[in-house]
Amino acid sequence: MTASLDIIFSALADPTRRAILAMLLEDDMAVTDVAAPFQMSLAAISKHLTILAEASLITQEKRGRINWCKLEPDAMREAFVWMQSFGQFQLLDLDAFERFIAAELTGEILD
Amino acid sequence: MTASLDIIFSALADPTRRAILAMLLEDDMAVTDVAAPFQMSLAAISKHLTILAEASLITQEKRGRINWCKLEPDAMREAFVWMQSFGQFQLLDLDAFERFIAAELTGEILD
DNA sequence: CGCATATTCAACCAAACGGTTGACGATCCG
DNA sequence: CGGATCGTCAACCGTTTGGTTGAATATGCG
Repeated sequence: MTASLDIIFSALADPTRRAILAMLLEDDMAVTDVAAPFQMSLAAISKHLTILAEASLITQEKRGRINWCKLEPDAMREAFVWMQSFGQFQLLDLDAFERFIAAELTGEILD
Repeated sequence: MTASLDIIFSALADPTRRAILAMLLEDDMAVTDVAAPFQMSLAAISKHLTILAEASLITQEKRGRINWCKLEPDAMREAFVWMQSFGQFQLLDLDAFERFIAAELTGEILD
């Protein structure tokens, strides 16, 4: 269940949270290990993780004492898809693009 | 001059502001016309537009009484690019794709 | 000029945010 | 058992956010 764009974007709006997501790109991590590089308290990081989890950007799974944090790309994809409407970076219409290249190439070859 | 990801993402985190951006996809608009579909006051919309402008997601250009609002896709692209690091939804490498299609087509033609 | 239109400014408000500290509940381990 | 580790909860605090209203500032126009 992915969250709303409101929740996703506001979760992404904080640099600490973006840094956490980048760390989780490497591997799943325990809360304490996530917190290690930051100056702020463990409780603050725990809150950030809750916000990321509410945005479905991560999931948390408790095994023993350890609460494992795992990156969950689906929510980000949702935001990504919304953004595609804007500007020059739409996903390509591959078929159209292929026809275009084909026409271009055929022209060159026939020259 | 594009703004920081903090500013861009938090600008995108509000549904009113995302709706405004979607409207500006159609065409440039005056502040009053942007405000028309919304329940809230004109002043509130004016503030939202300021936030969008500070995020470089739009530009505003005053001509006479009218303050024209224009979508500015570069800032969104910045956020878009940041997101590419996460998950399976990277943009295509257009050059590589073109080479691929070219090779494919050339093959067909030489057959 | 004088009025209407377009937009921002300023003050205010309640709610949310991002952080702190200290206490608490689980779990592991000697 | 008892101590250490992992993590969250609760209360608190200052700042930011998203909205309001009313006044102020341009600009256009008859």
